[in-house]
Amino acid sequence: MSSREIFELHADVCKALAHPLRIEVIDILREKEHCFSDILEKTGGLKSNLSQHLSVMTKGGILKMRRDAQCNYYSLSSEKVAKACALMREVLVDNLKKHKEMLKHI
Amino acid sequence: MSSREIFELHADVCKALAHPLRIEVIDILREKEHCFSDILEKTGGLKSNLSQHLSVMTKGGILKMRRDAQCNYYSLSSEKVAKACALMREVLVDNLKKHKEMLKHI
DNA sequence: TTATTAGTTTACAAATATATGAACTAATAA
DNA sequence: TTATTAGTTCATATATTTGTAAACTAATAA
Repeated sequence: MSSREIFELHADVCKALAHPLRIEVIDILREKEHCFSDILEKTGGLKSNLSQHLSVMTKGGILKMRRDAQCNYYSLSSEKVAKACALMREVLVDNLKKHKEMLKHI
Repeated sequence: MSSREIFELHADVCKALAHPLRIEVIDILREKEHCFSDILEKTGGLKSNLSQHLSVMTKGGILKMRRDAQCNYYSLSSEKVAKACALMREVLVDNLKKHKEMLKHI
């Protein structure tokens, strides 16, 4: 497998994270699995839209899905997803703080 | 700041990671800063394209830029970016391994 | 059998991201 | 002053992603 192919697959995993609704879903699934309708209730919006985003995340390899008698359960494929997401959140918070500091000193 | 706004900003940071060329740039900058022309030499392609991708990454807050007499130096804004990127790479590698195992048992 | 539940899939329009090449800018060199 | 270097910015065509609504599917209930 060429490094170009690795970069492409790696970017696909990162893309699975790169949408506000998908970030919200990761937040919801952080400590435990949830079924589709619970996620929908928490995020709001159309079920078709949520279903498509969950599909992007599952194909990207950051979510797992488990079919149950009455509903479909989604969970993070790995603890690493939550950790990476938390690190990116820290990068955001650090930048917001830096920005605020800069404004204060003007 | 509403949680919706946080999710949007958080997604912007993640988007800054979500492209093969940008993943390659993070790999290049992992241990030390590089100037624009060195990055261009390593990645290939058009300078205008690289410049725009570096701009996306800088605006997203994952890169810093430092202007020098003869060239512009780029570096990761934080060690956290490299860590998050490495975690996502691990998620990819774990998934590829799982997939390979599944194929072996068919 | 027919209806209901719990989603998924499809079709498509609108929005966004990307690649390319040309034009531009700022700093230094000749 | 006129080049040259080292990029950045702009214009634009293409490609990809996203949101919406309707149609579909599978499993259970009446």
